[in-house]
Amino acid sequence: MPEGPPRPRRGASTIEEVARAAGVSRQTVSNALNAPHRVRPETLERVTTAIRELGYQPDQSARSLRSGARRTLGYLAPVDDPLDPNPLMAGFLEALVDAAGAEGRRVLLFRPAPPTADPTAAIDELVAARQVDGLVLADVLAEDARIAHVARLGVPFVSFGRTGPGEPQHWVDIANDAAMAEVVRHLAAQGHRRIGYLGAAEELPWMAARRAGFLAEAHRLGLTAVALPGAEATAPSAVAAVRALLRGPDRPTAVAAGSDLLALDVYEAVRAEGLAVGPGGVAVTGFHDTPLCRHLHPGLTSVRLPLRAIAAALVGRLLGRLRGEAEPAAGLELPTELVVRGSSG
Amino acid sequence: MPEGPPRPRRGASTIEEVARAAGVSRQTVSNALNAPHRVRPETLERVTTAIRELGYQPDQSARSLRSGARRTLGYLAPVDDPLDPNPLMAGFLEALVDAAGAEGRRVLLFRPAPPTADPTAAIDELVAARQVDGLVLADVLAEDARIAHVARLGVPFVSFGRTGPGEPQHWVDIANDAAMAEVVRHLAAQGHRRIGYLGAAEELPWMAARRAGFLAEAHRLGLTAVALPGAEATAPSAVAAVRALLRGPDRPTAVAAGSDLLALDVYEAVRAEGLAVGPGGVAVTGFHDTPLCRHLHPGLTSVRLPLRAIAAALVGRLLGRLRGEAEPAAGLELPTELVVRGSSG
DNA sequence: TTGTAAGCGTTATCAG
DNA sequence: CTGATAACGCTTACAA
Repeated sequence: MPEGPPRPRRGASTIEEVARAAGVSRQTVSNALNAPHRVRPETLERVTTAIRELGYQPDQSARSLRSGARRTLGYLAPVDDPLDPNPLMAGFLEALVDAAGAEGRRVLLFRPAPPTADPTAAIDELVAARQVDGLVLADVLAEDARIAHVARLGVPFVSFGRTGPGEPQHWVDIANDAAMAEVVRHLAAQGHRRIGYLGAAEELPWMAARRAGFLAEAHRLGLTAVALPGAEATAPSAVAAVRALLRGPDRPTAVAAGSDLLALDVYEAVRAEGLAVGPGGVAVTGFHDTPLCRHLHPGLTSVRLPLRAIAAALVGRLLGRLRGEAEPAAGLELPTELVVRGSSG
Repeated sequence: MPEGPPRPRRGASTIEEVARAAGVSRQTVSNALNAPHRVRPETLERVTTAIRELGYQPDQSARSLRSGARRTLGYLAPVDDPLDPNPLMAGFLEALVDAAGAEGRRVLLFRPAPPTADPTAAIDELVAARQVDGLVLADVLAEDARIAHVARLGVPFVSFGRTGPGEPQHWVDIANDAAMAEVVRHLAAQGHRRIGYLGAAEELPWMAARRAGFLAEAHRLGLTAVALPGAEATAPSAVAAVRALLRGPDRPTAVAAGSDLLALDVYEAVRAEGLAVGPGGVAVTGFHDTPLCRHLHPGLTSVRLPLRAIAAALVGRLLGRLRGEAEPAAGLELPTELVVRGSSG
């Protein structure tokens, strides 16, 4: 009679059944799973076969209860502005799940409960219920209540986005300033001497860093640089601001944007002024390398984030902390990649 | 006497401590939590106070082990084409986590392990390890191996996206065809008699439904309608196809797109032909209502998906199944909302 | 190397 | 309405 594939039954099998099938004790099965080197190869083989045939997987709840390890990492989803969702969330989450999975960990998603939307309460709940071994935070702000809270609680955590100088340095981040500096060098190499920058939400640390990186590198190269919106600006629409810049005395021949969506505003402004986007007219660059870049004409030069490397580094550092390894004194800054397309080259 | 494992108790209190503090037995604390009506009000009050003061939350692993309920739903993240990620994932996930949280459930994210990327293996693992009570699937294809697999396994599941006629009807979906029909009616109401449609990836059921809805409603209203890319097309670029359409004999005065990104291609084509986007030139509509719509000029008319309602319906149906309620014989189709902006009105 | 015993924190059963 | 006792399935300590 031909055996079918090992069908995982709903009434899943237990360690006891595996032990019986292999003719050993429960302990030996447990050892075969958690400390294979302590089991005689011959026995190990027999146990492994039984495990495969029964489609056995240890019950994670029982394992967690006994061992204390949840083998699960919590990801606190940022509370987005629904009008301007984080353009990276989907890609970052996929990378995070893969990175965690590669280390045998799962990812539990959680969010502050809507009424209060208090992230610290959400963290407390998850931690008190002992559902995760550690936390991954993202979109860290300047004075971030979440960081202060988890640090005070003593919950193992890492963050995508740097923490303040007085706080634990369990972070991984991209070099936002260096990324924009690379954009500036790229534009300078194309012969641009007068360049503009369009930012937004400058209270966000990563946005502030992009602007600063732009201005610093432009200054270093002796370029004429104007960054919008200026601190004095009374919040005009982005397109209007760029148009005014393009009509001004020192009309830039290139405009870098703090995000791909902002770059779209630049495209609109350039065209509204009767100019063309591209090296021959006004060069434009974005940030994030979203699919948008490939649907624009010309294609939008943009800064790609190493999401898989970021996720792997975060998971690696978090697991290191859980294993009690020495804590790195500093955060980790990862390089970005400039993807040049028709809009600037 | 065997010692317990080295358990990093982050000051997490147990039911025992609460019982001592309240001067009752463990069982009474458990009852106060799970069946308050069985506890005398006066006692309940005392227990509740102790719980609050100690910040007690039941250990979810212990609770799961004992009760069998994981209070966790698994979400199988679609394996996106990184070049064209699901534009809804971030928003849908947020809605799903909120909906689950409102019912006291958490969401565990998982993905097929990269080497094989076999979703059925990933499902087997999660189910065998008893980490979730049920599954939420998304982006259901015509002959979807995941649906067949979970149905055969008997794992409780629901899907965002309809399943085939021979399969269980545990789905919630939007009315893709009705959504496009509404777009067509909107365009007809603006006086357009010749309209075009730009689709892509027509092997995806939702994309096929949008095209079909477009053609059916246009026919019903007696409009002249052309849908791109045609079945005979040798896959020209979307922009080139639309440009050809705009140069053709029956030049459409409006073009609907199957997604916001495709609408961007339409914008480019319209402008490349020296025409203007908008009611005066060529009207354009998109699908998904991404942030992109508000960054385009004119703003892009688009179809908004009721993500919160979808998520709530999915969670509601899944929990209903878990409670053993009678299964609805049919899936649930939810209406979309047409958001009209400058591109078409 | 393997088997025995204990107990992780909780809830279900059933006695008072 | 409350409290003792027994599991849930697993891993650790220790004895064989």
